[in-house]
Amino acid sequence: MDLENTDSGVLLRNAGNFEPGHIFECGQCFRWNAMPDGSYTGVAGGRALRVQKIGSHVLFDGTNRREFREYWAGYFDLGRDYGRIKKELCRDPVMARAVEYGYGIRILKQDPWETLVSFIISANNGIPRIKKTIEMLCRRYGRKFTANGKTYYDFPTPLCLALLSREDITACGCGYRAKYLSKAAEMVVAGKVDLESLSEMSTGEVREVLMGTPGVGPKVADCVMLFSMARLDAFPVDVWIKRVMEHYYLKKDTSLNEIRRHAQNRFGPLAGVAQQYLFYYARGTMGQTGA
DNA sequence: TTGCAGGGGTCAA
DNA sequence: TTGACCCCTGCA
Repeated sequence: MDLENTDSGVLLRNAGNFEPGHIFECGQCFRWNAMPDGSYTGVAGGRALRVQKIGSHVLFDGTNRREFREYWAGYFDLGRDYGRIKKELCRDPVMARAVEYGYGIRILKQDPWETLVSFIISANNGIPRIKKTIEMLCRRYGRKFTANGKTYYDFPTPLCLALLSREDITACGCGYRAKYLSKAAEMVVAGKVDLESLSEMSTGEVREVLMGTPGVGPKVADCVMLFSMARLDAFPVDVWIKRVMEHYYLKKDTSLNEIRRHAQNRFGPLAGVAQQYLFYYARGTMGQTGA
């Protein structure tokens, strides 16, 4: 890593395969917001950061070299060679186009608890409302902290959410998902779902554990594994992925399960990365009606 | 202005 | 396998 100190952050020089707009707009996270100058500001792991692409470099504003190495480098998956992944995926002609479109995507390694809650909220929901709900949960129940003179809020802990009344959670705009969040928090606090002890299990086994949590079906489980556990073989199938897979590969109406199996056969251990390129490509190029 | 369909799925029947 | 589900948004 070619790091350089700046006044208030670090500069990653010649950062290949890193485009903030692609990373933060490909559906994997909800707490990063675009600024008027094209940079993104977000909170993760109790820290706030501003990320800005400057030529071929990336500025990480609001951190230092030590914290960057200890936390953000892992968060942004900087240890992985996306050039090699893209080369592998691009042997498929459809993927070649999708990769060209979202060339700067990286899979974030987010906090499992935050990712679980966020994607329970995401079910049958739209992005603006998901972001609004998560922000309200954080503002009301997350730890408050300041950085660079600005106020930020961390994500509420499992215990905090477990102790809240159903009404308090609902008041954040969760709708009927409030009861899922409440139960999920109780299960995590009680140790019935241990998000930190899943690393020894196969992806299929982790999937089963996660799906034992209320509000977590196949899609949400796959999202949690892909976006917080570096399970790159997990392939979440939502309406956009269904659309793009049927249009370019399957050529017919196909069940969600079959789409996932097809993708995992086709892309193998990189299925999840392929999913992100395809999702971003579909969102950017396919209309509401598909094709 | 009001009404209605539809949204990055999951659950229960 | 199918309909209900919170609530916000876009559109007629």
